[in-house]
Order: sequence, then C-alpha cells, then structure tokens
Amino acid sequence: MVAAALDLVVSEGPSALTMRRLAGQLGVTTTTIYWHVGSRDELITEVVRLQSILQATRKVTARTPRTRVMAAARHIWDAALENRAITSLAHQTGTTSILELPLEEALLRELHAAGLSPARADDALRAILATVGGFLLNALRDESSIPPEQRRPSTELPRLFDKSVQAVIDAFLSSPTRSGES
Amino acid sequence: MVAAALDLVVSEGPSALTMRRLAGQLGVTTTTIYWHVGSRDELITEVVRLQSILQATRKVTARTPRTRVMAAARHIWDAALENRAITSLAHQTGTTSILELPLEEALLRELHAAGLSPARADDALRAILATVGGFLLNALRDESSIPPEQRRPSTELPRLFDKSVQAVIDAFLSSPTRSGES
DNA sequence: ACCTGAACACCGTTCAAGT
DNA sequence: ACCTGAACACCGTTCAAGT
Repeated sequence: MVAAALDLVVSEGPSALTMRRLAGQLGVTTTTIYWHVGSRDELITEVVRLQSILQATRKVTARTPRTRVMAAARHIWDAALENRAITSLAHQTGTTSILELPLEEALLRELHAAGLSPARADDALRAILATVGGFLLNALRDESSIPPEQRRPSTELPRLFDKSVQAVIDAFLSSPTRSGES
Repeated sequence: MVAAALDLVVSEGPSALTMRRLAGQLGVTTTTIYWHVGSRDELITEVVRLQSILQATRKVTARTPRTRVMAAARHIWDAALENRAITSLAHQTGTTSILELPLEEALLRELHAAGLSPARADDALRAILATVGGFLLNALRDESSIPPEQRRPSTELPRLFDKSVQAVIDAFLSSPTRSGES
C-alpha cells in the first residue's frame, strides 16, 4: 500500500497523493486506508521512509578523507535529483531528514573518519547538509516553476555546488575556531 | 486587501490564508476577492511583493568589500527570520525570489563593488543565495516541526551560518577557477 | 480483522444575477 | 464597477455499520 502510494507520487507528482486517488488506484474506499494507516501524514512518512531505504545503497569509493566527505555529500545531492518527486514530497511535508537519514549517517561517518571530534563532526554535518539542501532547493525549484525548456543553469549549477560545498567542507575540516577576519 | 491578507499570515500563520477566512476578515464573500485578484496564487504573490518592499530598507555599513558582502548576505538571513510567517509562505509557494529580490540586488551590487565581473558575480550570487537558503530552511524547520521548547541549536546555528557563508563568499571572491585538489 | 456508505468541515473557483 | 448566492469539484477525517 505504501508502495502504491510511492508509485503514485513518482508517476503523477506529489500533489497526486490524496486519500481518494490512492483509494481509487487500489480499488478500495478512502476509509479503508485509514484502517491501515492513521492519517495522511503517517502515510507520507511511510512513503518517505520506504524511499530512504531504497536510495541508501551508495558506496563511497574515494580515497582521501577530503574527497570521501565530498563524495558522501554528493550522494545526497545525486539521490535527491534522481528521485525528484519524493524529494519534493519530503521537502513539502518536513520529512527531509527521514528521507536522507541513511545518507546523512554515511556522511557523518566520513567526518568522523576524517578526524573530527563528535561535536565538531555534528557542526560540520549540519553546515554541509544546510548547504546541500540550499542547492537542492535551487535545482528543484527551477524545474517546477519555470514551465518551458529553457533552463539557464542546468549545466552550471553542479559546478557551483561543487565549489561551494567544497568550501564549506574545507572550512570545517581545517579550522576548529570561529570564522575570523582575513 | 493584500494588507489584510498579510496581517492574516503574520498573526495566524501561512495556512490561515484561505479565500474564505480572508473574506470573513474583510466582511465580504469569497467571490468578492476574485473580482479584485485573479486567484489565490496572485493574492499570495501580491502579499509577498508587499512584504519584499517593507523589508528592503536595510543598509550595509561595513567597510571592506568582504565584510560588506557578508553583511548583505546576513541581511537576507535577518529579514527572513524577522518575518518568519511570510518567509514560510513564500517558500511554500515558490515565490522566495520575489520576497528577497531587493535584498538580492543589494548583495549583487556588493559583489560587483568587490571587483567581480558580471558573470562571476552572478555565480557568486547564486551560490551565496543557495547557502543562505539552506540555513534558512534549517532554522525555520526547527521551529515548526519540533513542538516543545527544547530547540538544541538555537544559539549554534548563527555561528555555523557565519562560518559556512563566509567560506562560500571567500571561495568566490578569490578564485575564478574550478575547485581543485588541495 | 478488514472494509463500506454517509456525513462533516473544510478547500479554490466559476457563473449567473443583483445594485 | 463592485458584490452576492448557489453550485461544482475537490480535500482529510470520522463513525456507525456491515462481513
């Protein structure tokens, strides 16, 4: 049933996931869904959780700590862009952290492996995730709001993503201090 | 009328802005609203545009180019946090760029003043905005989804914001090249 | 244990009709 | 020019009732 809901989102978009449409797809009544799941929010949480498992199978193959951290960050970016519909759904419903949890844990492990203390790794994780999330917002917005096929920065955005995320990573990998004057 | 809509959003949250509730607030029928404005989306656009004008009166007083760029970036952050309700509304409806347009233009001017070519300033603007937006997402999510009053990072997030945004700014102020190996 | 029908309280939007 | 009443096509959710 949550698999059917996931299919609905993937094939017809996040807004297609209504109780009535899902019920129609399954050949039952809307009230039937409420017997299996408590509410629409719970349904969405389950859909997002299912997708988070499906997309967690990415391996970091880079060799240096710095490139491994960057690779883990890019996995989050790649997974989100490969599954735009569910990413948008999670984003709209505030369940992004559930969707990315496995990939976030992988990133956190790389930060620990890079020699950061737990507290500093948490800070770095938070900062990197915020930066990645910001670029994701940018990338996903440009497809939904701009109707025609003339998307200016489709080739440039990944370059800006790399440069910016790398800068944030380096800031947290190197200095334990506050950002000072130049 | 759009002023009344803005008041509604500020006092009762983004979800309170429905045609029926706004009509009730104004003492008219929902259909009356449709005479003045084409649709709910147009209404929201006007509300966001109004707020964008109200919050555009911030001056950059820092002295060096680097600190002036940072100050312009922090203005976007500050304005968003001071007007959480409309920021969330704009975010949900994909009108964030309208809301921040004046502040974005101010940031772009600082990037030009810092000596960047138009093309490089556009790249830097995009990257900085994405990073700021990511932290904003983070800050606004922690208040809506976490019900109780125990918000862990309310004092730490600004520190991470400063450090990360500064790192991105420095990356684009200094090097015109791709992000290379260390 | 699992499913249905009917209903409640909402939405955005339209259209003919009033002044 | 400006406003209303009634209606359409949707929502999420609940509750008594069926098997």
